[in-house]
Amino acid sequence: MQKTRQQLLEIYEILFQAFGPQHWWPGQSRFEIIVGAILTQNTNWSNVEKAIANIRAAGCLSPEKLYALEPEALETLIRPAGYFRLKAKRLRNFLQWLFDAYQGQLETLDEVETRRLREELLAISGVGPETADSILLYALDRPVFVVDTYTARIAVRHGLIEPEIGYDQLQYLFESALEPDVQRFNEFHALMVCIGKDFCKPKPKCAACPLNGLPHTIQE
DNA sequence: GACCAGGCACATC
DNA sequence: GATGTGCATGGT
Repeated sequence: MQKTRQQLLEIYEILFQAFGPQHWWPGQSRFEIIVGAILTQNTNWSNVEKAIANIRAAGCLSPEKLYALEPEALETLIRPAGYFRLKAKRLRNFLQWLFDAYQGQLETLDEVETRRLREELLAISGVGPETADSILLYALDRPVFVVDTYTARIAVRHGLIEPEIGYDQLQYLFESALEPDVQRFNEFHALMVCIGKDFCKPKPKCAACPLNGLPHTIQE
């Protein structure tokens, strides 16, 4: 455990030195962050930006306005983000939960305990672990570590975990080794994505990866 | 043209 | 429980 902690802190320091603060999550409001979290599922962020710009231009970047849209109109706005029919449903599923359980008020979520909130988010069709945790960390400031495909690849390639480990176990690895620190978790995940985009493709492309200097890097 | 992107649900075995 | 498949646009 202590060894894992040291490895993780070492990785964090190298990434932070290499790339600097990432200023995540890009978004001007909690609601925009949540919309982005759903739209970015398996999708390049630049496509998500186009979709969010469409929603903003339509004056619909609030729970009330977005929920009031006809489903087809919502699909049209988010089309650039890909999977637009699916994601329109997922956004509406989230909004239905928000209005049914919390009167459409995001502030009300501040009263809810993190574990229970996570369970409720996961019960929404279209909100899986990464989306739920992104919402909790980046929109609701809860100390939850967000795991994604890059995090898993990096952890495997640096000998921290076995390839077959699941989301919850990988999250536990980080959360049990590090202090629950919203700002640190924020920056760590953002840095993982940053390095992942350039160096952690499915087919490894790691020649110039800043993490290569680590003694425990596994060559593929 | 192939590959990839800040996943998730569902069917099938 | 593991594995495969559909979902879709846009950049490299």
